[in-house]
Amino acid sequence: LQHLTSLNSMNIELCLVCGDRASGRHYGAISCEGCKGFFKRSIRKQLGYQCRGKMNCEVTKHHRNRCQYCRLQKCLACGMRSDSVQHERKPILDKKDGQGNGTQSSNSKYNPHSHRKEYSGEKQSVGSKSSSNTAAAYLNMFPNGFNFAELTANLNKRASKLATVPTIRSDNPFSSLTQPTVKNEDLPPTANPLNSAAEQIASIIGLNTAAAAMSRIGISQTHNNNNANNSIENIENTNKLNINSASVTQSTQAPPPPQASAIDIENAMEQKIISESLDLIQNLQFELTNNLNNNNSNFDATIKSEFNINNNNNNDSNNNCDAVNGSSNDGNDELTLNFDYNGPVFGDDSINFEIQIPNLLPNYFSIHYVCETSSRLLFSSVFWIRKNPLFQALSEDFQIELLKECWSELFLIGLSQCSQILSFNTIILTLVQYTRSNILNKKVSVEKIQSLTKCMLMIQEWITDMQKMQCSEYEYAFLRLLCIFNADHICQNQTKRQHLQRLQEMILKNFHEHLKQQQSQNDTDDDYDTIVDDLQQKFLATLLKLPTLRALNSKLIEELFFNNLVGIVQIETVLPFILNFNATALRGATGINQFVGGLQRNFNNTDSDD
Amino acid sequence: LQHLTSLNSMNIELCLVCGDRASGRHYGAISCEGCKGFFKRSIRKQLGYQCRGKMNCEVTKHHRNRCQYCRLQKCLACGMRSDSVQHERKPILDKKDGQGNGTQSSNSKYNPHSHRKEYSGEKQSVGSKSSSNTAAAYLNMFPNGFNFAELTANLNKRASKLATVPTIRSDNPFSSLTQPTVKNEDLPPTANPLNSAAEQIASIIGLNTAAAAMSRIGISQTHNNNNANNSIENIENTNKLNINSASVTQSTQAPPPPQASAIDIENAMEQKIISESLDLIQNLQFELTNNLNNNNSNFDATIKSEFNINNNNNNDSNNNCDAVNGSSNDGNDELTLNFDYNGPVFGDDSINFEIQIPNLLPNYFSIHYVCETSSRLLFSSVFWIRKNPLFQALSEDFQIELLKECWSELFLIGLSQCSQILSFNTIILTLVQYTRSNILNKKVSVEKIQSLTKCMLMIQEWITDMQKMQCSEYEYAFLRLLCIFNADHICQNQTKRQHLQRLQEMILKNFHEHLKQQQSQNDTDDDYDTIVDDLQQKFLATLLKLPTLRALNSKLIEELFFNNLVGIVQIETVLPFILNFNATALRGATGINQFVGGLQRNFNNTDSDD
DNA sequence: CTAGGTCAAAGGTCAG
DNA sequence: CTGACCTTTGACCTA
Repeated sequence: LQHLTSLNSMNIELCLVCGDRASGRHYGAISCEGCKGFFKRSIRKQLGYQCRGKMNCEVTKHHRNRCQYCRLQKCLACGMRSDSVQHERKPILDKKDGQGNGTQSSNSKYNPHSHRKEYSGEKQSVGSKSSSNTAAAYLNMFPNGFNFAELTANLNKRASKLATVPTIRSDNPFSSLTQPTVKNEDLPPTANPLNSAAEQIASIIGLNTAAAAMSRIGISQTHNNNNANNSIENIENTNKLNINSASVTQSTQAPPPPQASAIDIENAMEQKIISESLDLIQNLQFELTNNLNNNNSNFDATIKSEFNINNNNNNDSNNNCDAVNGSSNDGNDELTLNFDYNGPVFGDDSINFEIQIPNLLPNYFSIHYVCETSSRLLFSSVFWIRKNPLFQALSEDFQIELLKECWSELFLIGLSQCSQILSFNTIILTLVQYTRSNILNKKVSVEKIQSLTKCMLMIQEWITDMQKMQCSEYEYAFLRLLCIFNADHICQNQTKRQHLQRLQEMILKNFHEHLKQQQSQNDTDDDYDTIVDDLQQKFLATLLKLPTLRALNSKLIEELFFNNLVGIVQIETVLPFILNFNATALRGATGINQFVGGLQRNFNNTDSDD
Repeated sequence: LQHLTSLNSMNIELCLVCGDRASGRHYGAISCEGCKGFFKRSIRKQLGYQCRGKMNCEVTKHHRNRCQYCRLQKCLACGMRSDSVQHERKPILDKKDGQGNGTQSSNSKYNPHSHRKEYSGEKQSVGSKSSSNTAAAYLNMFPNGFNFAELTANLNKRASKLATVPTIRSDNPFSSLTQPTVKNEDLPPTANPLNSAAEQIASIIGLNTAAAAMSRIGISQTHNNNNANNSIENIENTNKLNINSASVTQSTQAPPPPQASAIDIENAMEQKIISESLDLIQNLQFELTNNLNNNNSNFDATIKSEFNINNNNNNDSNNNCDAVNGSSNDGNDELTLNFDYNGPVFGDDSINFEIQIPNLLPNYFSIHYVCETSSRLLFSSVFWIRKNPLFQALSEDFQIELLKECWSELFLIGLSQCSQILSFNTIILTLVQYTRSNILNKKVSVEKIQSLTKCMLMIQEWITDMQKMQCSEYEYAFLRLLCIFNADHICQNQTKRQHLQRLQEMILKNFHEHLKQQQSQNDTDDDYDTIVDDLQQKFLATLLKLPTLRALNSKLIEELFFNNLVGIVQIETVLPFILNFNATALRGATGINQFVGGLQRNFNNTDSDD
């Protein structure tokens, strides 16, 4: 034991990867000649490897050739950097007179069919059957060879430059108040920014609301020690009246209607106090955030004007986009959907969900494949909901608000629906592997490991379950709608919540009718009730998969599927652009170049489909 | 003649072994491809050959295949060295047989016909009968004036002293492996703890678990692919064929079953790999945690023995509580529920949810009131589910596992159901107020404010929605059951997941029947279909409130409702005790004093019930 | 000192 | 099992 240590530490440097005698530092890591050459070759020819074991093969001097995958992973984990590998220095060899020595390193010449391992259907299922093509325009969204991961990363970089402040919520009643207050020039230069912010906040809270709330609370003290004996009728009355009075008092600040009972008034006032107190806390956090970042520009407005993007959606005339001037919290003017609407919840062609598989081979070990696939899934999900008439009827701000809340759910639903085509197993394996190497490099804290692991586990189990259920396209579509039109995405805006609730009801009714139709199409040989029950049972079980979906933290999803490759991407900041993304605008290539940048070369490819 | 000799000697080298045209120096001797390959194979599989002649067989190009023994002897005689033959470049698939497996690509013909419909039902033998002695004992759980907040805090303090390590998951397959490995005494004292932990982990991954897990993969290829649904007959046939072929090839290990489709096998293997890779990561985090905390005691066992608590639940004899010795991950022996069970999902008296209001006056701004109420709600929720026969049929470890995942959901459901009685408005106001003062005292970071605020907002909106829905006691009960029997609470244990899924189905069916009954009880004046639809619509809407419930982070709930008063309470560590909490044990006051402490005085009050 | 390149001799595959 | 044919490895070399 001891002599081993002395040997190791004394003169001979050992390869970090395999423990063999090192020949120096190569590509960033002390390594032997073997691992050096292996790493070089691996990076040069971009083909990925496959582990036929458990992704944890031993990499030692004697066993390093057992598994190329694990060896490469270890290389990366030990710090070898792929960008340190240079290009081949061979001349381009455009001489017609081939020299006699050209037999070396002729990978393509030797075996044109590349009969490297078949591995069943898992590999090149790029076929992307897409039997029922929706529209050429839709497919044009994904020109062949277009790199969505890079696009996403670029978008995010752009967005970060524009504004580090998260977009200001349109329903924040204090945006008009806070913005002039915390301009940095107004602050005394000597003060610690955090302190001054806190002080300001304290003064605001102390003056404005504490007293007001107190006085109002004083009113209600008499009634509120209710024992269990309140009759149910009273409670019910309270609730119903409560809704009415709340909407009246909140909108116009008028005194409560005289016909309401004392309890009603009290309840309404409590609601009001709660709401305002919460607003105050929110206010606090906005103050702090703004002060820290010292940036008040509105990202939404900027990105729109900068990119000059055509809006695909049919926003009606009432749609006002000035999110900054939120004059009234519960203004009704944002919502324009006609609730007499009784048509279908899907438009033509708006049910099926399609995605083009990246042209990259779905290699094992390619985190690039994961990231490109994820980006495409994200785009596809947004494009899907963008086609929906119910969604189109919302204002753009509302749309973005909803998307920010549920993009990860839509993403996972898409991942589930396309899990076969996209070789989900490959994706999750790659993520696991990547996380493992990060752990070995000690880049990650224990808590992070824990949460990432649990997240991956849950995703895997969830998708496995969904695969077993074999949901139809229609069911997936309904799940999407239910995810996005969820009233709980919105806080403190009863109008929007009610709107969403009605949409939800409509969707549920629609699905109910769909179930009936389906059942009537079935043979009538079987028991009628049984069929109905089975269908409903299945759908109920599907609905019960939604909670887990929502429990999966979107930040973790972001980190797993997007961050690893392209740096710190904040999906929320990218969403507005994706929503407005217009392939034809890109194609037109007017004023987009500065932003799309190097993507153009990839982009002008053939889009041969059908 | 002469030019031939010159050719042989000059340009073309001849194999020293057989005289064939040599392809270079192989294993130390100029040799042909044939002898090279023969020597390699002979050394790899260390089979001995036998000469049927006189040990002097001619080894020439034409006769070299007549006698393997003499050919190998000649190879060695010509200078071929066996240590030049390297290891096979495949991952080790099976360790118990030193022999390599020569079964590569034995049967590429696979059967694409996979039948996915049939779920093989493994039936567990029933071992237990439920004893439902609930009514009086239940109410006794809440003696008047008893302070549950303090009890909770004390429990937590006690638990923290016992173990800071989170309780080890019973289904962690590495608990038995890792625990002896990371005993602190075994570590070299000079090493940095974190470094040595990481090194150990690396070595463990490389050495220990790889082989063990490998063997498991090898084993599970035939039996463990849940997706593939291999029919039993196929497996049996496979085995028989294996035996036959094995006798020929002298290798005793079984090749993969040729009749299952290749895709199925591959899928199953991938699933297995993913699962075990995730295990490895989990293993990492356990290692780190254990090493940091330097504490291996099992909390569950300790608290049970220390408090000597009578177990209220009727755990049957099969219930093994040794969570540490997780021998096999997918062991079926933990589950004993008979799936022929067709009875009601509720026992007698197990529907309604009761809570006693604290005797404290519900003052505004009294965080004590909030905390006492919360503690009672938590106890009530656990007691409620404890009465349920489906829940009682589970092993205690399983029960705790589920509770840890869903206690916050149950808590919020209880809060909603009792929101009128408990004056929810008061509670939320107090919390808001408390959070505000914390902010002003700068005890809280900006991110924390943000998450706490959002949490409070969502809870408030959620409960308001629930109040509007006016769910019956029955519906609340169903919601509870659906929350707790959610397969997604469990990861990596398919047996448990399937169990939970069946329970869920059962619950849904039960509710469906409940709806039917309810509808038949209604007047028949109205349209039949309308009533049914309305009922279902309402229930569907209720179900759609579950995702938000699950999205609410239990850590935040803990912080809001419990932490503020009593310090750092970890509900998870308290849950096992609450589950086993026995009022009569408390009343008996034997050996409990040292733990209940000051609670005794509050405790000896009147308990007038029935 | 560490990029790149070379090529003998390891490895593997799969009709026969 | 054999062996012709092809790929990958890594010790050694140059710049």
